[in-house]
Amino acid sequence: MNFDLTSFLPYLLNQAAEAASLDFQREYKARYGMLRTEWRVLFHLGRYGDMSARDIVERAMIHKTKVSRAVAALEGRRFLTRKSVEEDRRREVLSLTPAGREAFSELTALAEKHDVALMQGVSAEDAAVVRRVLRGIAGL
Amino acid sequence: MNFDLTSFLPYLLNQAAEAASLDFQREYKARYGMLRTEWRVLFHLGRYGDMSARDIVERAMIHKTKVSRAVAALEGRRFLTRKSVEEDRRREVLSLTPAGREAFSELTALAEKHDVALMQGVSAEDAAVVRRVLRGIAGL
DNA sequence: TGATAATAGTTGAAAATGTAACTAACAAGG
DNA sequence: CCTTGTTAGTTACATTTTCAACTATTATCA
Repeated sequence: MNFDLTSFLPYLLNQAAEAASLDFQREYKARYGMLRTEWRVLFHLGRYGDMSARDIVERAMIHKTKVSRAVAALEGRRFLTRKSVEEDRRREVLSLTPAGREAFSELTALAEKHDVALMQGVSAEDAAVVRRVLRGIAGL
Repeated sequence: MNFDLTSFLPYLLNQAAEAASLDFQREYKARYGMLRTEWRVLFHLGRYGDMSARDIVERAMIHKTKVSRAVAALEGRRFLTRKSVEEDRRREVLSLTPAGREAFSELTALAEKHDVALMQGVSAEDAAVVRRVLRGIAGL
């Protein structure tokens, strides 16, 4: 029997994902008391502009209850505001406040540095292969 | 600003890991009411033979409280038994029962199939690159 | 129109996880 | 031996996540 755990892809992916997130997570947790979902919501708004919770759910593939709670937390920290939409009063458009935008750009800079560090020692070609395959698996 | 979320490696890894685990997770959850840590503990014992909880903690890099609870759950389902070690009565050697071994081989077969499916459409060379890079990131 | 279904988002309870403190057994140095 | 430290494993508690039910609003179509 030759089936090794370290070649089982779901396992490998999980371990790698955990290892890769650890340092960065520590950072946004310590500096902003932020949870992963909160950072992701912040990122989506910062990077792709104002949108509703539903849009974030779809784009980020995060469950709506998680998004709902993340939005509430970010609102509490004054990182974003809501504005209910005229045409459809079920929806609310979310926008980052100046403080939210600042946190976003600080964290983005950190993320970029982090990303480079992770791929140091990996050739550009290999890195490209990895990203392409992962995108495929993730369905992106 | 050109920093895209889908090229940020921790994010990509997490999404891919989640997507990759989903189907398989559904399987062991539905068929055995098993949690991920439980499946991993089962796998370690089935693949690498009897060992103590501490050994699993080290090899699988799972926190000891998770292992402790997984062992208790697997014991409750009669998938493993404990036997305290003569020379060091703090330790207990864990062994799979026949039922545990059967679950192990069924799940392993499933895992193999699953692994192949994930990498279908990816060339053997690319798959090798991915596994190598992921092992590096995961620190394996 | 008006009944039924669908959608955006929230909430509460249950399950799972993480963290820290704990028990019990061994180790080592005086 | 006996104090102090270390290790294996468990337990308690706080935080997060998940799941299902819920409100409010809009869409569908007979």
